[in-house]
Amino acid sequence: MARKLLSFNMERFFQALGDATRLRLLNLMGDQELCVCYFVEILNQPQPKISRHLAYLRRAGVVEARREGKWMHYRIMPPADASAAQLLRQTLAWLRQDRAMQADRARLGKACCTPAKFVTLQSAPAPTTIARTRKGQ
Amino acid sequence: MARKLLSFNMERFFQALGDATRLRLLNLMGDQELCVCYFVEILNQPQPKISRHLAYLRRAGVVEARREGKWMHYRIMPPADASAAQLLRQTLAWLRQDRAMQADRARLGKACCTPAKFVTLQSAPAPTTIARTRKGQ
DNA sequence: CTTACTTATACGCCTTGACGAATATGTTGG
DNA sequence: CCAACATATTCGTCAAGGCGTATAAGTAAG
Repeated sequence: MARKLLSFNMERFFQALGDATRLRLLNLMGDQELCVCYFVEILNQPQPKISRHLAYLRRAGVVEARREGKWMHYRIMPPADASAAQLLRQTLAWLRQDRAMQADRARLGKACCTPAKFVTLQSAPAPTTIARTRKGQ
Repeated sequence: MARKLLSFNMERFFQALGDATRLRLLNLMGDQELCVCYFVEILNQPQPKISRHLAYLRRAGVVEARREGKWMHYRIMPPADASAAQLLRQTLAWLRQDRAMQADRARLGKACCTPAKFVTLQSAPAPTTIARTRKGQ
């Protein structure tokens, strides 16, 4: 019974959002595509952990990845289902008004100009359009 | 680090939505208050399972309960946070357009008129305003 | 107080998934 | 091919949570 209850997999969709680290990742991706090394730098957490969560988000159909040489860029993939897409946008808007999330975004803005791990990030591809505005400030 | 990342507990909020049974419960409550015995009847699942999921939703701050004699009525509690409230409404709207969810609601409409477990449901308090329209049909 | 009834909780079992640590995969350059 | 680098996956461990079964707790009536 109820083997495939839902058209778009809502259950998995919400499960994907039910983790603080993944919400932080989505918040950072809100604006644009981001390279993995930025997530690691900004959230200051072990790289395997970041990768695992990104993989989870990808399996859930929330983000998609693009390879560029050694680097992997992740960005939010709006669901085909219109309601789901709106729900995701809404969630991102919600994240945007959260203090801690704003702090993450601020750190991202900074990292683009004065990376802490300079050796690491100076060679990394810059986020696509992050420096454009200062929403996270 | 990040001990209380979010003002409203978004993480738990989404976790609460990340289960098919709980989504079905919320969908049934969408309109109005409902007695536990209806959930059991409509979803055709063991009562302890229903109660456990309702308790989970309550702990997550998504629903609230009201006792009326032997019966417990559950209804959706809109979060204080405005964004969260809108997100929840949006989710319910999404559920409303799902086939399987519509079927559940249709069964609820039927149960009010011709309950299968007649002995059980005939004495149970009727849903508040379910029979008003026939959305789930 | 006892019974019947409705709902909630406890228990044991099992699956999912989060974590750190180690290692594998994939890419670029020599 | 080898080394360096960026990212992904595996492994072992552990906690959260889902389930069925049994039982407890709360209520109304006799």
